[in-house]
Amino acid sequence: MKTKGKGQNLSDEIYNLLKAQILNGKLAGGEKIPEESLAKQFGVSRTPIREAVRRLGEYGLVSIKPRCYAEVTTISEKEAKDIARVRIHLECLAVDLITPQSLENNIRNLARCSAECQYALDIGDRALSFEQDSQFHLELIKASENSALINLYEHLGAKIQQLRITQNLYGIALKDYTIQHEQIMRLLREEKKEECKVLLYEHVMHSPYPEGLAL
Amino acid sequence: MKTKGKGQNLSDEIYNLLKAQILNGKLAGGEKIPEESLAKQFGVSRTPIREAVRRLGEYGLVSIKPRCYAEVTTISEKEAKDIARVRIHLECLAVDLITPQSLENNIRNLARCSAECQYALDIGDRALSFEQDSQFHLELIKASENSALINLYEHLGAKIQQLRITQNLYGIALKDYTIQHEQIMRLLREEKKEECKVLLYEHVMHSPYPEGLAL
DNA sequence: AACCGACATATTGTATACAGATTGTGTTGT
DNA sequence: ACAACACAATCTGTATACAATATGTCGGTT
Repeated sequence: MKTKGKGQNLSDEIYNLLKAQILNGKLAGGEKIPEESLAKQFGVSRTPIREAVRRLGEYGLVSIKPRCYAEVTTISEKEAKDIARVRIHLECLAVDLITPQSLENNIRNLARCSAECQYALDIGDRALSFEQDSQFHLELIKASENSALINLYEHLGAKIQQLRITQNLYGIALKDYTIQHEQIMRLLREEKKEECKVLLYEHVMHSPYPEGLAL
Repeated sequence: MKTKGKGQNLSDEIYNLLKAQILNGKLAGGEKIPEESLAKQFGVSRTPIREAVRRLGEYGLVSIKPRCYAEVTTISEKEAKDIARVRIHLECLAVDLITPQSLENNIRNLARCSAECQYALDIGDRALSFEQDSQFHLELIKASENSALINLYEHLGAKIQQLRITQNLYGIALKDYTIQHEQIMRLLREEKKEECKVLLYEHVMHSPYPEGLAL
């Protein structure tokens, strides 16, 4: 379920293209999005553009000022922290919700993402390894088999990825990623939920788990 | 346009109207939403209708089958449980995030909602009391002052309210609502977070807190 | 009678035209 | 020189027309 260029209709296509451009930084935060120029750029009419931009607006990737303009949402320092806090909390909920059965159903996907993340690291493709890591966390959420949780996380997911661009998270060390992914899966299998959550925190936040923080 | 303007543009108006109709049950789950007939009904063109329906789709209140039709989303039994589980988890996160300072900033709103909920009960307006209770919980989330959490909860909020309609929650006892609201506020002031979460659980789920459930 | 396919109908998807609003600029008056 | 107003340019909001696609019906075939 990657960003596919082709959708069933133009709106979807444009939506995916714009989303991809925002998420990989080609469209930077604060950039204005005039409908007509985009329409010309993509060779379609304003209608599909408009729908795509509105959808992105509902997603929070675009801020729409009625009758004025739309622009790529900029994420403030505080919002970044807020998002991270909610993110870790949702992932911990997923850990709580995962049962041996649901883990069984989804472990293959988790393992695949972990492997592909490792592969990306091996060939030195940092962007791809980030993407695969994102996918790993999404699969973790999916393993909860809670549709509401999956839905909400997908909303956050886009912003998390946007954060990885705007903040310069590309500088951080990735070498432990695979080890941590494998550990997370092991702790899930052993149903050591609390340990798993702590490890998740450190994996996501790139910092040691602070005592006393509720997960 | 036949109805008086509430939003800045027709799309917003239609969006609010449709949302309200779904949330108060006038538009039942599974009902189809043909754009043109709605357009005639509201006396506008298809364009604002379309935008509104798309927004509701992004919100999860409407399911859109491309090139076929859109219909009001039906919530399955399992989804209802999923939503409730995530809901209580988010509210508990809010409790954790609330600081004496943020509580100070928001306690007035909480108290107001509690009072208006009580008032609605006094005059026997169950629908209004439900609405004020919903508002109370939203204000609780807002007291966390975490924008990401507030955003996500607003997405869930609509579905929660839709649930209150589809499931016949109107039958449950409401007499303890105000007492519980007041207790929740007291526990927040006293920073007894764990007690507060347990009470929240029982208030939201209308059932005793099961030992061992992670909040 | 059941099944299959073609046509008719209805509904969505897209383009385009027009109206209304906002922003910026230039002119005018003091 | 500065402020205020007016106007022009630009963009969004809405309506409408047209194209593409799904659904339903009817007739024919087996």
